[in-house]
Amino acid sequence: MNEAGPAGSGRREVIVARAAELLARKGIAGTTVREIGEAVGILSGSIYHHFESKDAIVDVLMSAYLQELQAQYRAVLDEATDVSATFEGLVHASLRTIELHPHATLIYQHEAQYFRETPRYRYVRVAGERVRETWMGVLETAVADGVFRADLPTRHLYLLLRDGLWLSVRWFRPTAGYGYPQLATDCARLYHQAFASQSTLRRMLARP
Amino acid sequence: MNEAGPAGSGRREVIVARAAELLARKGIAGTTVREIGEAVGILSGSIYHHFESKDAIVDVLMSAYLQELQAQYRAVLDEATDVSATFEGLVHASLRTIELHPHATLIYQHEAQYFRETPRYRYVRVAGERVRETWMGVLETAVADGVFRADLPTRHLYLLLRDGLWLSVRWFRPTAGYGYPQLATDCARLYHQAFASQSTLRRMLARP
DNA sequence: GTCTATACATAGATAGAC
DNA sequence: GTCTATCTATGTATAGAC
Repeated sequence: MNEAGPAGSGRREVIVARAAELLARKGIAGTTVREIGEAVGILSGSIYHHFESKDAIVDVLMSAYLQELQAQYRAVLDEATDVSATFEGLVHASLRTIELHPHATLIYQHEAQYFRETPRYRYVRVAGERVRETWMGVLETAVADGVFRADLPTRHLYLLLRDGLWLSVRWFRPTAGYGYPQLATDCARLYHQAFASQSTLRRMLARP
Repeated sequence: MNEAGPAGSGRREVIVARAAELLARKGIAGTTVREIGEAVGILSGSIYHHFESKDAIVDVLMSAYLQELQAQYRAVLDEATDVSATFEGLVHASLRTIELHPHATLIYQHEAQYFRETPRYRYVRVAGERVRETWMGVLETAVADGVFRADLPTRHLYLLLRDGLWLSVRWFRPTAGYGYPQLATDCARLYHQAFASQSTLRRMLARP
């Protein structure tokens, strides 16, 4: 029983949650199943009653993360209006996902190479591709509309934003007055100005 | 003999070079001394004739990297003119260092947590502090002079730039017509516009 | 400077008692 | 569902022959 309990209460969920912290801090290769067991309060052998391997834990973690990210992006695209609003929406959606899954975000960022080289994690790479396509679609539309600059490779715009945005999980610590929504607003402002075309800049200066 | 040979020709240098590739791709914990030996063409035991441990190899690698970075930044600061030129100079210096030490850059970025938690690598953290101080000094001067925007935390400006810039090593592949110097010029333009104050933006639009 | 051989510790994973 | 016990593989590191 207890199989249909609320998310986070089952033994499996506790294991995944504790493992997430360790995996984010020490990396996948640097985290042992024994450590995960210790963090949960059971012996390493007992972990294998719930998961068939260390990578199986990572699977649960990353799948939930990538599904959440996809859902967040989908919601933004479904109620898309103009391209600037969509851009801003994606920034907010990304930071919301980071706030919900900080450990998974860090693991995803730091183990990208491992995920790429390991057949088992093909779905991670596929999800990453989809994220890239989503962003590039929005950015290319903005460039085509003359809203964003065309003097730099659009791909560079995406990659510089991506790493700046996602790696904020390494340094940002929300406080009472300044949380992830505020950070998202600030990031959207910063990158919007960074990416703005000359005509957009003129419009921004005309009515701030 | 051969101890005073040109850098890169000695056995030690070859080991460090091959190890750098592996450590960058698989992480420190994910790379074994056996693999390093294989990459060099000797058995793992022989590695210990040259280095007392795996971490000792990382030390040589990171020390050379951080010294190079410091020298590059020093050169920029020594011939500093106005704050915009210094900012641009630091961007170019950073990407020059990435070009010279791509593997060390990746290791530094991905193993930051490990370096922070391991007493042996105190010097890495100290060097990182100095880099931060260098950038923050320039950015805060620019903000004080009204050149850069003051509506976002200056620390955020630095961190978003840092991660975007340094992580370019994960995706940028130089070609004949577009190498690191070109990327540096583009990044400097992008972040300069991102960080520009309203008055700077007005000046930029007046004379492009 | 490298190899052979190996000590020793720790890793992932399994089997069966409770 | 957890523990005890353990197998097996692999890791770091060392000693001594060549």
